[in-house]
Amino acid sequence: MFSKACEYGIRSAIYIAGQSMQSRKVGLKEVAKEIDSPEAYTSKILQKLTKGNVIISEKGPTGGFTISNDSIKTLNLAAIVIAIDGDAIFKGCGLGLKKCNEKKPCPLHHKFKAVRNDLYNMLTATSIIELYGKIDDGSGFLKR
Amino acid sequence: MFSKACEYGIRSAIYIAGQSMQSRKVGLKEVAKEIDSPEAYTSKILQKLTKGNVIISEKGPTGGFTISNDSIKTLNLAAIVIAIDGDAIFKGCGLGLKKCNEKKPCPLHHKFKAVRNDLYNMLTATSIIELYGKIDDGSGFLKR
DNA sequence: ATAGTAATGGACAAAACTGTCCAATAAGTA
DNA sequence: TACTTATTGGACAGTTTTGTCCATTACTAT
Repeated sequence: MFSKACEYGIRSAIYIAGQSMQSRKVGLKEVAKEIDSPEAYTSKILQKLTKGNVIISEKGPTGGFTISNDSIKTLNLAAIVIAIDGDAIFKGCGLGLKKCNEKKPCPLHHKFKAVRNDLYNMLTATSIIELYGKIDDGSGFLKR
Repeated sequence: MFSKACEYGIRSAIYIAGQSMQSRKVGLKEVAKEIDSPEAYTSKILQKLTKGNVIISEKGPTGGFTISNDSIKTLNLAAIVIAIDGDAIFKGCGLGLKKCNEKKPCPLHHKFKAVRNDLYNMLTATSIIELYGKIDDGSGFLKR
């Protein structure tokens, strides 16, 4: 469903959010370790999240990644998916037809649109805080 | 959402089904032309559909691809997706965690499962005949 | 039987995605 | 200023997906 990069990205964001809520800045190594992902590749993904204004990065000693107090309250999964994979998953035709649209639809168009909208609504309605809550209370995990 | 191969596969199946309902056998070239797909690559995909018992292939002159009268009535999208992409899209964890399951879920598990089930139900409930019907009555298309 | 036709299967090539390495950059501290 | 630390960015390698080419196989018709 999501790309590997996007999966790592979501898991990273959840972890960083959890630490940010405790006012902790986290480094690349720590993130990669905590979500069990390849370090250098994770670095590229965090760069994307930084450029997409999902997370904040600071260089140098005492540097690391955080999520601002402002955005952490409203940050949801859709924003993260879009920052990494773009919005193709929410917009593209189910059968890969470029000319498919509401007026001239492919035969699967309306049914596909319905589940795609379900997916979009679910991602929009799912906050990072909510997801971190499940890690925090032990009813969810981020590794392996 | 689906792989390119799967998109071509679904479009091929819809076209072949339509022709089979009119007792017409269709060749690779015709399929590729009608759904606007690369011929040689489409060949590989039709081989997969053949091995997955979705379509029937016959060699030699007068050969080509068909769907049997029996299976055409019950054939749905889920069977085609599984024949080409496998069932990973219906089973995998949304965050890519191998150890994620009902008892030890990732934080997105239950919500993700819901939309994945919606997708599965939609694909199971969507017959190839229904899709071809939209081509036939002009309310849908398969090219570009 | 033979020639012609159409799918098959294997090898190969291009592109995208995933992953690694390292020098450069930016920032903090002494 | 010099040194250390951590992210950044560029080049590169491996793998998967997508796409191509061609000889072989199976079949039909003459």
